[in-house]
Amino acid sequence: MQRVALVDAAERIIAAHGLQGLKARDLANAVGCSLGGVYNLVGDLDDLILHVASRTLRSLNQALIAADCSGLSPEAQLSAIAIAYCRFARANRLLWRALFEHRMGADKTLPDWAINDQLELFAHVAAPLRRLAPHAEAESLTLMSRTLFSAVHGIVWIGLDEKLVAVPVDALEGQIDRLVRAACRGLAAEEVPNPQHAVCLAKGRRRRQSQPH
Amino acid sequence: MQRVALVDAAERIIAAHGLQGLKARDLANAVGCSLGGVYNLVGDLDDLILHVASRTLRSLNQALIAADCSGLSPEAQLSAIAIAYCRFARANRLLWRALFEHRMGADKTLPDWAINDQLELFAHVAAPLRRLAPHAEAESLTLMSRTLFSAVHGIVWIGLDEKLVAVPVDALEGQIDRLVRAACRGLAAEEVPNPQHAVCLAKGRRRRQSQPH
DNA sequence: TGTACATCAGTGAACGCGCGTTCACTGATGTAC
DNA sequence: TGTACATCAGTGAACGCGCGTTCACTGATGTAC
Repeated sequence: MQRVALVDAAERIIAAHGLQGLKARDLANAVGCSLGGVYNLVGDLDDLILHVASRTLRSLNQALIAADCSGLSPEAQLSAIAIAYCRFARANRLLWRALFEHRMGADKTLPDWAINDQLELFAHVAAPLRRLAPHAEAESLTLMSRTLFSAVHGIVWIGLDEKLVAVPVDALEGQIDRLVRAACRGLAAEEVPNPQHAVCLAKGRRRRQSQPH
Repeated sequence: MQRVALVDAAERIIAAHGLQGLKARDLANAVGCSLGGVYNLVGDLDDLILHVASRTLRSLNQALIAADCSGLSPEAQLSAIAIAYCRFARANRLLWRALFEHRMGADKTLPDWAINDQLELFAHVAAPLRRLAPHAEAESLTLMSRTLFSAVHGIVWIGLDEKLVAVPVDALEGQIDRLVRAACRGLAAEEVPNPQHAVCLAKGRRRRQSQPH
């Protein structure tokens, strides 16, 4: 019996029933071994989930690479990446949700390879952003990548959740496109401002950041 | 023994230990009654959680009202509301998280009063948006309110989660301000476009929306 | 004032279920002589 | 070829814990006569 078969099975179960649908007994059943056998191949279920998550991140990464035609304008490129994120999430809903729902047992920490998988994703956002705002500082770009990612992620998450009052699924891609492009237009305006405007903006931002929460 | 004491206790426990830290036995302990006594006051724990959630939504609503000085420009107003949302989330982290983490048992559905609590929040976003884009259709505005809300929510959620690669907590308010204002500038540009641009945008959006996922 | 009875909030031991993890054991396979 | 022994993946019953919910019972309080 191979560990990879176990990861396969875990992936199938999570895709079908969600992270909380993953039970050691079903897993044993699915790969055709005994309950105890599972623990010969894998330390515990957290381990296994981490491997599934790593796969999901990698295939998400592939999906974003496929969408990332660098011939486009930065806005179009960012929009395409964001929409690809949305599609990936729809097509792999429960696996994608599992990425964010899973928390490790309090003691153990995330292994390095899992962290790297995450960081790679931001490269897709950072590159077009750099083209959009070539004069921005590196730190500002990093922050903006993360902000934009979180924003799009939030739209998709709530949209696919369908629990709360959300953007309807059919309107998701259109709205993501709208927001990303609007943000790009706004950021471009921030980039080439008239001098007064720039000073005023910077001041406002600095004041706001240093306020006590 | 009063039901309100139970809701108080539940609120305290969730605020201190999170939604999954809420146990019937601790609850009984906290209000000083027996385990069985809890079920004399409340149908089940889902019930109780719903009451806590309702309180949280109401106090969030109050926080947004307090931040909503209608004297400002629409962009400033939207930014102020978004930042107020962020502050509320930080100040009431676990109660706020509980709003989104809780899912009812499969059979029961959300009562009407709980849904209303949610809808009220969008009014805060919709009003300034209407001022920003006075010519937009009602449906477009509704969609944009939800999109903007989800986007800001996403930034705050991932930011306060601190698990994934996120916007650092200290930079949150600045980044939210930046994104909201950028989006506003972009939307305003969408609102008063030159004719060709408008046609092109509308087409692109329509095409994109009607694509099979 | 006293007695009998009804009511009902409050009790907590026990039920029942789910489920991750363990461990003494099995039996097939390989190795030594 | 045959025998004795070692190894080790694989087994599944059992452990242990957590926890929501129930229900037969208690005892204080109120009511009727």
